[in-house]
Amino acid sequence: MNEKSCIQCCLFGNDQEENLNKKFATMKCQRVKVDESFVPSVEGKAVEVQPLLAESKPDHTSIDGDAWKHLDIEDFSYGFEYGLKRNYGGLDCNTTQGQDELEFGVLDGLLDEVDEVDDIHAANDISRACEEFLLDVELAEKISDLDCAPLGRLHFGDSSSESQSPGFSGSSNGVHGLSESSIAVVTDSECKIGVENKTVKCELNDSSGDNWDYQAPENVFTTTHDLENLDEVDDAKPESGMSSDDNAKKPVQASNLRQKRFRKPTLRYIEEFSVPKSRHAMERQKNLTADSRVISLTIRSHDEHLGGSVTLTKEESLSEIITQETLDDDEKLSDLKSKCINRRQKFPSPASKDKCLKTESHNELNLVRGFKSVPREGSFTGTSTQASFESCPQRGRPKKRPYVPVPESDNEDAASESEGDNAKRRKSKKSADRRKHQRMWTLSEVMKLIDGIAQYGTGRWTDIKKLLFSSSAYRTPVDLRDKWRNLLRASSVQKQKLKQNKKEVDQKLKHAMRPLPKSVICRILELATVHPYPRFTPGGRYIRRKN
DNA sequence: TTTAGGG
DNA sequence: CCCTAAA
Repeated sequence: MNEKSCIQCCLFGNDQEENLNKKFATMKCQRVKVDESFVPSVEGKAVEVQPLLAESKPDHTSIDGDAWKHLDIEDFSYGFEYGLKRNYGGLDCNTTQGQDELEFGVLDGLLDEVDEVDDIHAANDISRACEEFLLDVELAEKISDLDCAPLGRLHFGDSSSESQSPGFSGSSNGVHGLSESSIAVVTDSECKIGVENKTVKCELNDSSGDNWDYQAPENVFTTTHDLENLDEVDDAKPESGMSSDDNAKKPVQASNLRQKRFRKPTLRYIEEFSVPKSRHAMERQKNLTADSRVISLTIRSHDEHLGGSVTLTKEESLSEIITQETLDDDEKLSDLKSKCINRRQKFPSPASKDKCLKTESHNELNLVRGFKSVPREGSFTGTSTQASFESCPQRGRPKKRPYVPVPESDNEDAASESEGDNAKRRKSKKSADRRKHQRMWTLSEVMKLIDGIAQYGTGRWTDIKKLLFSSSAYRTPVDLRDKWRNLLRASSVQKQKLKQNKKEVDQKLKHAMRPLPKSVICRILELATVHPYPRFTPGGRYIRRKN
């Protein structure tokens, strides 16, 4: 809770940045103090943090680890990172490319390592990464005897030490916290020369339980500042949000932000698996980073309910290409869909062999927020941009998700492979268990659903599922219902759109949603009248239609 | 277990 | 998509 609150300070109090940042820094110390009960030097400062915490708490509402609330987490992350950066200005690690490199390298290594514990390469890399990290901090020697604990955690991805992480959803992805804090530590120790060796260690140690996402500033930017303008502001005033003219590092980031935010919407749901590559990643990242226009970002979503987390790593330089190709594919796939219902879209791009594009629901959230409730769900059915796979059903709905992601079997639709993307397949193997359990709805599926509803009406989702989706085990009755719900919304939105014919809205909407075929819309609307979804009588009683 | 409804 | 409540 402490961390969270502290972050909030950074988030909401731009005007008081300095002050807040100071407190932020103090905060870290305080944590250490609390956790390890030494680091006496910060006692005094710790006091002044207290009131701050108190007032900032109300601002932030639920961060409960729900995947649908990514924004909260993002805010949080941002606050953290931003705070640090601003706090230390020129000394910031990101200021120099070298540092940047190291930072990302370490981060990547860490993430990969813990993500794919079985990945030997990753293990090696992380070892090296840690070494470098330590050396770089110039504390290697001093820490040598102390770092056993943190390093051990790193290697084994142990997240047991989350006793001090009450704030975040209790999900146990120590990795995030670790990565994040690693950076933080570097920054910290480099800037505050007086920092005790032990402090570093402690940070690593107990932060490992904190579920702090690391992520590129981009999301942050979007989240924190102009959610509304998401698209427009891109070229206009990319740095407006960073009103606090910071310093050298900002411009670079800002440019990245611009680009990323621009194409963000198109990337959603292009999901893959966590990036197993670690040595490649390192190399790549170095090169790319040297470019200084490239960001490697890792977005992690930890959802305690999902029981799994997904990693996204995307390469800035390639995003453009991939995006475009994706779009093209969308068009092609629309046609192909009729042939291959359950096929998955592959990225023909050679880049995809190394890259893992994956967007999370928060993209959607961003959009929705920006456009004021735009149900783009249904719209996407028309595009069948599906690269998603089933994922760890271990906790969700085991029975209903029979496709236990066994590394080898790439699920039922193995037959429908068109692009013949071996690379992807290879990757899926590695991180099969990291898959996000989401599957795009294809147009044909939507049609089936509509047919089913026309036949059975709403309220009999199980029947519909059994009869029309018997082959697709990944669709549960609930999914069908949800989809229908979304279709209703989507169709109504599109209807309105047609009515109003507002170009402005149209512009935005088209970005947000691929229009469903009109015929489909019509059917949906028709069905909506025939089978009103909330099947309640005027009196409020639920009607279970009997057949 | 299935539906409904909310997040 | 996920979760919970209610039936």
